[in-house]
Amino acid sequence: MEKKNVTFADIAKYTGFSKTTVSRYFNDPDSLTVENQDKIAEALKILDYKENKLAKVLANGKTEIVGIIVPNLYMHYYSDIINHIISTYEKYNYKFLLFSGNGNVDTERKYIKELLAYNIEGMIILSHTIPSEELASYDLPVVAVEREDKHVCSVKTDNCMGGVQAASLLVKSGCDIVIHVNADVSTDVPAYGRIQGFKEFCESNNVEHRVILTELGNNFDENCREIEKLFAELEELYSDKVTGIFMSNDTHANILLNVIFRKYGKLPPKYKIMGFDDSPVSREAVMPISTIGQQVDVMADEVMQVLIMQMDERKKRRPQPLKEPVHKVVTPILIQRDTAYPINSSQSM
Amino acid sequence: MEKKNVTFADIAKYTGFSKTTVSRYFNDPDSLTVENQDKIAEALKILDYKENKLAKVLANGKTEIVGIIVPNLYMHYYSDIINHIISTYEKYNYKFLLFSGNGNVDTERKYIKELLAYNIEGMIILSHTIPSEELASYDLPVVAVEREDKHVCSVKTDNCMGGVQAASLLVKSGCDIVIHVNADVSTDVPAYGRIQGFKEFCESNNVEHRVILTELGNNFDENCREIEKLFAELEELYSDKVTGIFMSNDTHANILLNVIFRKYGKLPPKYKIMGFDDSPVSREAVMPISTIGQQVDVMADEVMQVLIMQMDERKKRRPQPLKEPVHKVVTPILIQRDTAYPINSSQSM
DNA sequence: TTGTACGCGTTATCAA
DNA sequence: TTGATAACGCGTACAA
Repeated sequence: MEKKNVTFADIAKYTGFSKTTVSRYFNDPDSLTVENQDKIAEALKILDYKENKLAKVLANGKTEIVGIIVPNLYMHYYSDIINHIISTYEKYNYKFLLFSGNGNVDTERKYIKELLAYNIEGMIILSHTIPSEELASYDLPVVAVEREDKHVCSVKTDNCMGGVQAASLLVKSGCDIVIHVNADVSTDVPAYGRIQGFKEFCESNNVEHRVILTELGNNFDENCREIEKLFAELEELYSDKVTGIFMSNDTHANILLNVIFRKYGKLPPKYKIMGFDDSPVSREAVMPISTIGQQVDVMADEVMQVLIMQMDERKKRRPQPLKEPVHKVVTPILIQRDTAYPINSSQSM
Repeated sequence: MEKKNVTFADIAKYTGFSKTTVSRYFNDPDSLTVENQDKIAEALKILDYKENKLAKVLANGKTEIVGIIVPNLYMHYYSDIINHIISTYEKYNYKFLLFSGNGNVDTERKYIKELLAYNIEGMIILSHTIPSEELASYDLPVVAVEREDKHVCSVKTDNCMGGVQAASLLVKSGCDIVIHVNADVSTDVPAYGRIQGFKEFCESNNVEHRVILTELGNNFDENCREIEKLFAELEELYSDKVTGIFMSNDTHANILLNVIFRKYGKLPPKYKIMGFDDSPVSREAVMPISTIGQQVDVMADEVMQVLIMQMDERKKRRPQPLKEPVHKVVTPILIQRDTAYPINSSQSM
């Protein structure tokens, strides 16, 4: 009943060649005469041969599989970049075994162990739970994405420039004071650069500014409450100034926008808002939100290039491990929409 | 330089047992004496053994890998359900090779071929491009999710009930007329049920209703234009009636809400809106949108159960293929928020 | 309870 | 240009 798969042995028997020759047909076709190529090609069709990569892998060690560990796919940023990464299959031919971490270190270690058991050729880590030092110890090509990356290669957005861009647009849109609201992030994660960029731009341009480092809660409802409170405070403090607010992400920017909209029925010219991420909510908001977008497609491609560089090195007879991890930085894109735009430019409504 | 992996042979040599015994340590530990178990356990640690699933698979055929083909991860619905599916790893121990289709049939066929080359045990198909008849022909356990499923097992939401729930809530919230806006979908895709459910509820309850089957465009900007036009028409037609509008998804519902909000600065009591999907935008809107949510977690689990049932059957000595494909239907959840709620209930603002 | 011998389907090595 | 043979690492009859 079990239909056995057709193997090289069957093709060999059918054509009268050896298994070796059949193998060569796939891996170095030009070493056979054209006629013999045709013979084998025909046999493959007639017997309906289907390739078996596992056997191939066992023999030569190349799985063409890359492992990915992502915190979740619920947040748009992650699903977006994963989408781009797995779409590189067309270009680079690597397949992806995907694990969704749950923030638990031991669980994610288990994932890695499992991935190693399948002889994956490399790992892409978007999760933040395992320190890069440990990642490096697995002795496998790794690329960290937008996370702490001291000991491994990485790709990240130029968050500092993002901060500059945001501050700059707010100023151009006529703000007297600009405020950045963010969580009190650790200095070694890329997001910290946003705060730095924001500050540096304001300081070197003598712009009145303020950075508010505060937790806005861990779910949407908490976010709403906290942002409402925050806005109430800001209204009192800066009632006489055109106020630019750079929120840490689009979700928060949108909540702020909604708070204001519910109060005023519109966004008063007194307020300018910037988000970060260019996630769908920034377009879908009552009023399209100006934001900083990561070049997710570029990042995905960089990730694969940095990974492939490492994986290819390992395939050489005398691999030379990298002396220092490579860190790629991708420029973010300023996206002007309706909540902040240069005062003398026309803008859609 | 190449550090060879430790194999059963090494463990065997070290402990003085045979490879077979080492193998048994993993697959049937109780067949060894406790002391010998300990001996091997220790050797494994000392030599730092790492399991090699590929070799195992080549020997016994069980990859514990399931292939997934999804249209994209950009849309929240897909990333959400994929997230839940891959999270079942904890429960069922299957790993997932993920491909993102691009709507091209040949490309997706190539994906399937690749998946088969890795001896995957089953496939989960969310993409709509390949007809179920062809999927069935691959002679591999398959589960289709929320798509045409005539010839393969499937899991889908009870769209009909979703339509009923939406219409019902709109009526309860005081509408004189209820309108359903949807694309002119084919009768064999689950989404068609929504239209049916909506109609049936209205007819059997003598509710004035209308179904508008129209294309709203293929991108956000087109959507906005079309929905704006649509709303203008509806305003003229039903100016004297409390109008309930059930949009085909939350994104469209949100756009409609925004159109209304920009015009009135609020949602006039004259209008009630329902979305579908419970996607993030429905919560993040200026006004939380009432919607119909799919029980994505339940669906993910059902998917795996239906798949595992088929995969387990194949592992038996005398597998009995299913006579008829199994179709699981999951009840949707009515989510009352602020754009439609029973008139005599209190509601948050 | 443990071991021997072979198979899984391919690639690599060496020889012809 | 082609072939024979030995890996790759593990599971599984079958034997002891």
